[in-house]
Amino acid sequence: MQEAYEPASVEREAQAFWASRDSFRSTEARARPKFYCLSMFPYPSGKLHMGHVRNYTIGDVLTRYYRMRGYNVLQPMGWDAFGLPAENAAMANEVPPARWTYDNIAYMKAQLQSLGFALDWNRELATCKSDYYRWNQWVFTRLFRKGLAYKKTGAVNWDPVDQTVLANEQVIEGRGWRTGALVEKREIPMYFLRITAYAEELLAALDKLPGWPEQVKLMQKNWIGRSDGVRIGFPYRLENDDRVLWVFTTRADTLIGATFMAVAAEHPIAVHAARRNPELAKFMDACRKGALIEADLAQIEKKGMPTGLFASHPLTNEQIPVWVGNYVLMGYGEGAVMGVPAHDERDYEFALKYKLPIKPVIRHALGDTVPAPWKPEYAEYGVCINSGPYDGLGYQEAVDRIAEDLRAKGLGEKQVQWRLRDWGISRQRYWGTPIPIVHCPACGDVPVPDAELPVVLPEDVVPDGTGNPLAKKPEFYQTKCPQCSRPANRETDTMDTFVDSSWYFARFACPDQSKAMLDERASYWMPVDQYIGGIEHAILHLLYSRFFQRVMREETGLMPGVAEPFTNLLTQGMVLAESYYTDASGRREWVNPAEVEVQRDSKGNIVSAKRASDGIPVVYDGVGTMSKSKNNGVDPQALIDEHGADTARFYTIFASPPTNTLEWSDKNVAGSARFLKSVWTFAYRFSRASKSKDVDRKIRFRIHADLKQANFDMQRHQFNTVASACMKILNALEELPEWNATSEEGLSILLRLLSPIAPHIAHHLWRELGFGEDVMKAPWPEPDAAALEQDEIELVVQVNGKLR
RNA sequence: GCCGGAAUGGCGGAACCGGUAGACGCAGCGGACUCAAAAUCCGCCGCUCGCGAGGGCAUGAGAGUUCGAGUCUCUCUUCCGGCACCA
Repeated sequence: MQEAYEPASVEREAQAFWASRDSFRSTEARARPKFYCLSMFPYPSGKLHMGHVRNYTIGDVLTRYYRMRGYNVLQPMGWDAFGLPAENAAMANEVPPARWTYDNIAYMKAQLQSLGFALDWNRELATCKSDYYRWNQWVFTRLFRKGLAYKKTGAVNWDPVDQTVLANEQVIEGRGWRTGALVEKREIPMYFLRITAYAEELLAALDKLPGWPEQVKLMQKNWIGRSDGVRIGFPYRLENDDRVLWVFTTRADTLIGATFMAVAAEHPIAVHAARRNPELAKFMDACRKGALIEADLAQIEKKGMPTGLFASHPLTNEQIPVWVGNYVLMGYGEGAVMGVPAHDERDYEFALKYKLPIKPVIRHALGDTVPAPWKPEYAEYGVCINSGPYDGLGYQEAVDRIAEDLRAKGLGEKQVQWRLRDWGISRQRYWGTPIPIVHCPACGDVPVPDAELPVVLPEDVVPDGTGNPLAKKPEFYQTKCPQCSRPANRETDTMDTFVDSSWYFARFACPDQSKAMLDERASYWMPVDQYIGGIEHAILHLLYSRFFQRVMREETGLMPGVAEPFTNLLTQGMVLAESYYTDASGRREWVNPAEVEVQRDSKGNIVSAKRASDGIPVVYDGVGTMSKSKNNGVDPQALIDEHGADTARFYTIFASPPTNTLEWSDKNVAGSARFLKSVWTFAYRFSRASKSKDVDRKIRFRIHADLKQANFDMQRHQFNTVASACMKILNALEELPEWNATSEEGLSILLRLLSPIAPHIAHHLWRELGFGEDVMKAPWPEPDAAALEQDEIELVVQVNGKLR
C-alpha cells in the first residue's frame, strides 16, 4: 500500500473494478426486496453544475446504502433532452439542436461517470429519441380518442416582430427578449390533457403518501384547490333574449350583499356590450393584451368599466350593474364573479374606487357596519343580517338555505370547483415531441394510427427565432389523412417537455422495449421507492407524473396497485454561491468567486476583496443562486480535478443537510479533503503496524455511540451528520495510543460508513486492509449494544469531561 | 398579490421527545517543527464584564404558554422556492 493518497489513481482503479464486474447492472431478481432509487434526470445543458453533483450524490448515497443493506437496487440515468435552451443555442451558434444536445449528453455522461455513481448505464435513455417519444405520441392518441385530450383555445405570448410565440421566460418586462417589442396576448387553438378529470383522486391520494414531505403535499393540495360553493345564476335580458349570467362563490351566505357583477374581458356579455361602446372596447382590448403570468396578473391595479347592462338578483330581483374587470379570468370558473364589497377585500376596494354601494349582510367581530378602511374581520364568517328570511343564520345554514331556494328557482345549486386547470401541452416550437394529429379538410383532427408512429422529428433543423420551424417544412407537414387518404397537414406544434418527464421513471424499467410503452418489468420496479430532486419541482412535475402514472396504468394494464409513482420523496435545496463585482471599468463587471481574494479582520469578517489576477478591488454582493448573469457558477470539474470525486462528493454531503440550501464555499472543501487524506494516512500506518488484541472500552464506546447516531441520521436522511460521524470516529481512533482490536473494528466501521459517500477510497482501503474484496458487499455496520451499555454514565463523564 | 419554506457564532451547520445552545468542519488566533515557507501536529476560539474564581447577555424582532422554549402559539421583518410556456 502506498503512503500518499492519490485520488486520481484510486478512483480510476475503483471504477475499473466496478466496470469489470458490471457492478451496477440491475436485474429483476426476486430473491431480495427491490429498491428503486431515482434522482431527477438532468437537462443536458452543457456541463454538470453543483446542483447536479449534489442531487446525484444524495441519490448515490442512498443507492449504495440500500445495496449494503441487502436490497436489489436500481439506479438509472437518462436525459431530459427536449427543450428551449437547445433552440436558443442553435440560434446563437447555428448548430442544430439535436447536435448540440447529443454533444452535451456525451460530455455530461463522462462527468457523471468520473464521479463514480452506481448507475446502471444499460438503461440510459434520452427523451429526444424517437424510441422514447413515440410513446408520448402513443399515449396522446389514446387519450385523444377517449376525450381525455382535446382541443380548445389557450392564451400565449405573441411577439409581433418575430411573429412567434414566446415562453414566459422570454418575456422581459412585457417585451420580447430578442426584439424588445411589446408582447401581446393571443388566443390560439391548443391541445389539452384533461388532468381535471383526476383532480379529486389526485387530491385524496395525497393522504396515502406518508413518505412525502408535508410541505409538498400541502402545496399540491392548495394547487389542486378544491372549493365547495354554490353556482348562482343572475338572469338578464339581451336583445329580447332571456339569458343567465352564472358565477361561482364559496360565500353564498353573502349573496344578498351582492351589489355588482364583474366579468372577464373575453366574456360574451362584455363582448356584446362593447359593440356599441368604443370606450369599453378599448378597455377590454387593454385587458386582453395584459399579462399572461398569474404572478403579474395578481399585482396589477384592479380596474373596471361598466357595460351598461344589468342582471337581476336571483333572490331579490334587484337590478345589479355588470362591469368588466381586468382581474377576472375567463379561464377560471365561469369568467364572472359577484361583487360583495362588504365582505371581500378586493370587492371592497373596487366598490370604493368606483363608488358602488356597500351593503353589509354579515355580523362580524367588530359589529354590523363596515366603515373604511377595510378590516380583515369583515370577511370572517358570522350571522346573516339585513338578509330578510336568512337573518340569524350562520354560515353553513345560510349557504344550505340559499342553495335550496336557488335550486327551486332553477338559478343555482351546490358545486365543487377546482383551482386546477387542464394541462395545455401544445408548444409552437421545434425541439419537442411532434403532436400526432393530422388535420384533414374532410375528417377533421385525426390521430395518427399506431402503425404510423412515431411521427419523427427531423433532426437537421436550425431554428432562427421566427415562427414555428416545423410549419416551414412541407416535407414534414404534408401528408395524407389516415382515414380518407386525401392530402392533409400534420400538426406542427410539439408537446410540452413536461410530458417527457412525466413517465420516464417507468420507462427505465424497460428502455429497450420496442413493442410497447412498458412491459411487465415496470410492474417489478415501480413504484420508485425513493425519488430525489429539487424543491422547485414540488408542484408541476410531480403532479403531472402522478397524473401520468394513473393514465399509464389504465392504458398499459400493467403496474396493478401502483397509483402513485413515488413512494418516498426527498426534495433537495438549491446550491447558492457568493457573488462579487467591480465597477472599475465604469460598468458593473461580475467576477467569479474563484478569482477573488478576500481580506478578513481578526474576527474573520470580510474587510475587503480584490481580483487575484490584477488586484482590482471588488464588491461583495451577497449570496444567491448560481447564474450566468452574476458569473458566480462553480464548475464542479475544477473541484473534481483538484481534489478528486470522493472529496467533491463528501463535501457536498457534509456541508449541509440535503433539504437545505447549500452555500458554496471553495475554502470549506479543505476540511473534507483533509479528512479523506487522514483516513488514508491512518489506514496506511495501521497496515504496517503490529496490533495487539486489546480493547479500549472508552474509545469503543465513542465509536459505537457515533455509529448509532449515524444510523439514525441515515434513516432520516440527515447525511451531513453521517459525514460528521465519520470524522468523529476517525478522531476517536487517532486518540488510541497503539494499534489494537479497537482500531481494527473502528476502521472497519468507518470504511463501511464512508462507502456510500466516498466510495472509491472506501473500496480501495477495504481491499488493501484485507477486510474483504468489495466493501459494497459487506454488511452495513450496526452498533453493538454491549459496547454502549457498559458503565455508560461513567464513560460519558470521562469522555466529555462533564456530566451529561 | 397568492401558496409553501427558512432565519442559531466571522461562516456551513449540531441540538432526535420542550430539559447543559453551538457537536463536526471552515475561517481566525497562539505555539511546535523548519534557514524559511507549505504541509503536518498541539492549544485557544459566541458576545460581554472580570487579573482570576466567576458573573451577565445570547438562537431574525416582539408578545404568549411553561418550573423550563432554538424547539410550542400568535403578530411582524427579511430572504428563498412556486404561480401553469425555464427545466
